[in-house]
Amino acid sequence: MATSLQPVNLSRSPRYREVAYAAIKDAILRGQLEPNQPLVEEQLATLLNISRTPVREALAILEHEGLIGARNGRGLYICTVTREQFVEMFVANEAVEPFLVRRAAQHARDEQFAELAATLEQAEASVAAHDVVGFLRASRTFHRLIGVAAGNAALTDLVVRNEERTDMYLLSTGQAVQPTMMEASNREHAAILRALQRRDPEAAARLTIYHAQSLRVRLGELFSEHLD
Amino acid sequence: MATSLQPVNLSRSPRYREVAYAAIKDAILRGQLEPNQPLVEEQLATLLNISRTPVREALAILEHEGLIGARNGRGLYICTVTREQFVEMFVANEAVEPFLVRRAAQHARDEQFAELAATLEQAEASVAAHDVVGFLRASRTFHRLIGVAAGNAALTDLVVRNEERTDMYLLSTGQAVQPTMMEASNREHAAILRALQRRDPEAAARLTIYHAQSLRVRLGELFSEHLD
DNA sequence: GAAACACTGTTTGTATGCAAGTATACAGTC
DNA sequence: GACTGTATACTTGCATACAAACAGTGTTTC
Repeated sequence: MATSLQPVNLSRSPRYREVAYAAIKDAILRGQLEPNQPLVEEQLATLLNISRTPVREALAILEHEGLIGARNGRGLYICTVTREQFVEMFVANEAVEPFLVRRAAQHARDEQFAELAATLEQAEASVAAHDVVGFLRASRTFHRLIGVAAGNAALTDLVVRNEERTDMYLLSTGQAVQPTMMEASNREHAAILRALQRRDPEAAARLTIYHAQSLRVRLGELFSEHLD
Repeated sequence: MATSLQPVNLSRSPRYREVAYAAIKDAILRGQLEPNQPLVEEQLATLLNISRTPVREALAILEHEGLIGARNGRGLYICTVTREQFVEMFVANEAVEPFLVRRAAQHARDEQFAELAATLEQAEASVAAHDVVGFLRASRTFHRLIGVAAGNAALTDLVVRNEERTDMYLLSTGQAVQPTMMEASNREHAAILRALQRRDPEAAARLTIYHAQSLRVRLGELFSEHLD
């Protein structure tokens, strides 16, 4: 069981359900709760220093989201992301992100560029600190901010959720999240940001497509059987 | 040992949580629970003849999905779908569906065409019976089946969720869901299905784009300020 | 008459209790 | 020794109980 789940001691403004949801999801996305590991409501409740009820509600949400699953009658477990699902979600994002970035170039407000730049710096700092989890989180934030700038919450949600799961896959397989890969990713993000700041939709889209292709190459054999 | 024996995965009798989730969501999508109408847990529980606990869990999921919202401490309510959100989700689907239909043309199995045809018949029967809710549901199923055939669960989820909400908008505004519109939609769906059966990705994609544009025209003024 | 205050009733949010179901261990049987 | 049947402990799923928060109302005070 994850030692990282901290007990919460807040009075009721943030509902315990939300706290539990955030804590469990965070533990999963940090790779501290491994796929197939059984989740026991009572244990989680004890760790968080709350009762089972809000934990159950959080787990219900996570189950509905597909991050955790319920075995017949006995227990919940962290869902395994399969290679097929990984590819599927990667492809989905490949299809959606050029659209979003194009619109972001047209509609973004200037302060949103500042947020993007700050996120990028955070990603760079994470790489410098060899903090893979931090890098992945910052990258997700980067893509989320682009979606927000594009003004499409529905597609932004999709992209972020997919990335959460693809990151889960990478973490769970110990798949190559190498420094060189993170550095390259940051460089490509920086290029995309510059295109956005120039308000150049086509360049931003082109760079986004390049970014995805470049990731494909770096992830290599994951896609070997998926020629489309 | 008979190798044909499959592991039985009968999840124990449908959990009340799932029943409540389906019932509440269905009521919303049938337009029987109007936007901004307050939802009282106790009332729902009494109606469903269960206790508040599973109702709460269902509501937590629906809240997380964004179909219902919570006013600070006091009460839940059906979310209003704004015109902006409607357009946003419509545009998202416009971007995603050509991609899905192209892949469906390539990867669909033959029996999936039969399912699509059956769904189309259901949609036609609903139109004949002046059953707008039934028509909308069948249309969503049609699009969902295309997503399934395309083999991309993530994008399929997005499309279906968006359509649920756009339908909510149409129902709540009493917006033109005219017989002529439903008939035209069915005709376009039929054409898309034929292209799929011919395994013609480009035609299917073209018809899908036409379908969306045609919907735009029929929904007319909804998009008047959204020139993209 | 208006404003501030307290009270009450309703509803949420959380905790706890209890029954049902499954897996595991263990004993019994061939 | 392997297999079958049974008991037990653990965990879920639902119900109920309790506490806190907020809305509305009535009352008191100036």
